[in-house]
Amino acid sequence: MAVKAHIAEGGGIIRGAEARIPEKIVARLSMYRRILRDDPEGMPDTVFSHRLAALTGGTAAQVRRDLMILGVTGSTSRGYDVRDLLQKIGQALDEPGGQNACLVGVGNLGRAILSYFETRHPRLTIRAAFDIDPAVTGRVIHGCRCRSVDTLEQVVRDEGITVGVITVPGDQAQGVADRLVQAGVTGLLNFAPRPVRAPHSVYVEDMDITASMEKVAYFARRR
Amino acid sequence: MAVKAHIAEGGGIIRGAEARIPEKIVARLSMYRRILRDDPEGMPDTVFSHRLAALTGGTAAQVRRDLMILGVTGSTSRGYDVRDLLQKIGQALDEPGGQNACLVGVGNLGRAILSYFETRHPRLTIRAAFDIDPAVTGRVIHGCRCRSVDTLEQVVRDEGITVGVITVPGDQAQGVADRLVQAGVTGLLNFAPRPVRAPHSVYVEDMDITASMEKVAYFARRR
DNA sequence: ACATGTGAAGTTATTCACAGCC
DNA sequence: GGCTGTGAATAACTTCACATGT
Repeated sequence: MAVKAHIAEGGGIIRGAEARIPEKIVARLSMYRRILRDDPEGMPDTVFSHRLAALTGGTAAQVRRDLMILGVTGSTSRGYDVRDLLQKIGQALDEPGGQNACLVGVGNLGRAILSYFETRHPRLTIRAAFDIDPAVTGRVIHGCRCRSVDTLEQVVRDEGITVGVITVPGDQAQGVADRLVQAGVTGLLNFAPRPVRAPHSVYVEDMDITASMEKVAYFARRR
Repeated sequence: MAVKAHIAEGGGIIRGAEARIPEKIVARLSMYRRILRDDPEGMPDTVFSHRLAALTGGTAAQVRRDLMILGVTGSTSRGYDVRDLLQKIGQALDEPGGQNACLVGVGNLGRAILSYFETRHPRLTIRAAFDIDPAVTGRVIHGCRCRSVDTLEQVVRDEGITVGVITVPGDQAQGVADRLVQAGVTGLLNFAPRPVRAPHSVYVEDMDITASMEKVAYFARRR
């Protein structure tokens, strides 16, 4: 059960938290962490793979695989030590100095996301929100100060923001994305019903709600 | 370039729109359709794979693969006929008689989704929204009538609703999911920050916004 | 020249299944 | 008995590369 070494593209050897973790696994690790923290019966001391699987809708084997790449190791009689697990997940996912994000478009969707992040994530904080509507700029919504989009470049640079969340109407999404990238953001989470393009150096995740809806409708019929 | 037949798990032969299409491809087909309909320069007559790829952030080869399974066939000089393409996508994704959905939780997120669907999708309609707050029940929000959750089972049955969208706080998500399933829904789209469980006969998609955010933050660092 | 259609290859993700341990 | 750790098998998804058609 030694810590497994992974071979990186370059040929170099990288261990544990240093290795690049596949997308889906990153998402699940984030989920495991939240599930454990939010457990209604208080955070347990230890957890079995099949319990985590049941809580997250996966399989026990998948959970074990995911945890394997972190180098966490469980006991056959007690499962995984939750404290250790959380520490290893944090080590893998979090930037030690923390990361800053901003959100553009303080409509219903933007407000919903701001409220999700109001209970401050220690290592990932939404530092600013931007809108064009003077009715919201200047206000503090869900604990986040809203400013005019005119100040976007300035604020992104000053606050060291590396992640941008786009919750504007579809026809403005690409323009906002371009400005965010120009200002130095390297990750984009786009909720507009239209994919955005960015240079290869920027990671883009499009959350297409309409497409998800149609996907669910499609598979809802095939069961 | 004959229409390819697909072999189903059972061993039977299934053609074109009858075959079960993989998840990611369903999502992209939905995206292609919306992109073509919403083209700012008006809907083109024909489109090349590389143009669709640029618009959706994929590759030309991937677009061709996706379209291949629909049995659409393009011309080497003009690309794909958009009318034909849309018709084939509809045939693959849409239930001919239409499908009905409902949404539970008319907060900021729920309202955002209702407004996305206000411009009525012909084949997938949100027929009802539910909430516990008497301030919203009885009102029409973004074209959708809001009712008390007490009437959920009744309305789901009466309106023939097969898809449920969950936009309630995390601690109520599982309870809502159970009630929807009990009432006969076979597809769930869950936005609560906690995965929901359902029987195998129900298709569940969890859209974990927090996990997506952490995923973007993670990959934003590694570029 | 340039685009499609598609085997073949490559990559990533999931599941199986079982040895070893408590 | 039930659980972890993991090689091996399988499945899902993407890219390559090129024959073919215009």
